[in-house]
Amino acid sequence: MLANGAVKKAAGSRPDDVRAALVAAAAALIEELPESQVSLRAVARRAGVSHAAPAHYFPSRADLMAAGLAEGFDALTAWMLERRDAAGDDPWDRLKAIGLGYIAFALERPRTYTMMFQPGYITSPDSVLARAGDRCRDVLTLAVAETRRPEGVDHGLGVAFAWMTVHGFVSLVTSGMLGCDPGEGVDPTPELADRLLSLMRPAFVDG
Amino acid sequence: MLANGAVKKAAGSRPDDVRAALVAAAAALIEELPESQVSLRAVARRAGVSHAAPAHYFPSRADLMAAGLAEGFDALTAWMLERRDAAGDDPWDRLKAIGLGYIAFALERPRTYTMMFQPGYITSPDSVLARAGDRCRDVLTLAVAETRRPEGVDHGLGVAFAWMTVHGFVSLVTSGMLGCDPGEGVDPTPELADRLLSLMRPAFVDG
DNA sequence: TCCATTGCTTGACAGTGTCAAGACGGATAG
DNA sequence: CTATCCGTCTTGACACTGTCAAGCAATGGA
Repeated sequence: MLANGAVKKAAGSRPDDVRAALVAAAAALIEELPESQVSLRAVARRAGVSHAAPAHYFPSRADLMAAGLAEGFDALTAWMLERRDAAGDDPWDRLKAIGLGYIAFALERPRTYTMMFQPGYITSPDSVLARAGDRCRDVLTLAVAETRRPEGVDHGLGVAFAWMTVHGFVSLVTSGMLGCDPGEGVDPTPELADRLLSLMRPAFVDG
Repeated sequence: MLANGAVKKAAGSRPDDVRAALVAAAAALIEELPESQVSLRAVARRAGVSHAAPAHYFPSRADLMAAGLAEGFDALTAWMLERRDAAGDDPWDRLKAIGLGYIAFALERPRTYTMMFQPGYITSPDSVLARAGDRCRDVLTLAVAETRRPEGVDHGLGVAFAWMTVHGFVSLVTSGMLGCDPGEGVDPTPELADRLLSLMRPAFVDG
């Protein structure tokens, strides 16, 4: 039966244990290795199964990666929610906290974040990865809706502006384009992020 | 000698003809195929040489890709300059024109643009790709320097803000995250880009 | 007890990046 | 004119990849 905890292969393995192990291994390797080295077979080795085992759960490599990346989106959502709930009641403060949480996650797990936005892993609008991305965007959507924006900045425009600002920032930093004048000892990223987010303020605070 | 134009292999082929053909083939395939399918051997086939010929000019696959991507950066720079020179004398208009040119290029050649910012192709700060990226940023740097920004927005902050805004926008669009409410017939991207860039205005116009 | 289905393994295939060795042709020395 | 050298490119090989076909083991129902 499915209800009991019968031994299937090794000690204590339950149905769909292999699937969960594969997704966890994929999520781990995505952060550990460059994208081209996260192979199906490497994930299978990490999960302790044969090289063709993933084929029984995922139609292709892209689908396995998408499952691992969906976990990344859920983690990103969690970081945003945590920062938002720790902020006060002011709508702009809450939105800014979400942005800082977003940036913190992306800089903490840069390879995962970069791959999350790589075209090719979202196979359909209702795939696991797209759904996870929607849940993430919903947090931002709600926070923007709470703000009192000046005339001319509708809700959709505000969401797009906020998202592309934080996404553009971390994307430039992780790709090495925002070198921040190398040679200084301190990492200017956190302070720079704060100042950059403050530049968005006029679009979300009326008057 | 190397100074004359002696025939080296086939009709009309000059020294470094093969290298140029390889870079051109790489640049073409980068836009035609998804990243994982742009293989060294596919580039060699397109250039009409053997599968190991690239190894004589580029130490690894990443270096060949970087050469093709550097051409992409030069093309992006050209688009930005063209739009800037077609704009008027107002510093903000010029900066906005550069941004619109940037966005237009990225949406015209999405795969090239995406790969240009992929970590892993810049092997050193003075590589061909990094240099091309620097030349591109110089255009933006100059345009920002011409603007009269409000107090608190220094030059470096302005460059970062402008770049991350346009980069974030095209990155979200090409990755499918900024769905723009699918179902409408018209493509809302150009108008949306214009409205989003206008939101940057307070950071670059004083008073 | 027997059979069918599920879950996974083994094996194979074409394609990949990279390295080693060799062929080919023009330039150069005698 | 001949012989040698050397840079350019090809051929061949290796380990590795994603994917497919076949098969094995065990579990469930009859």
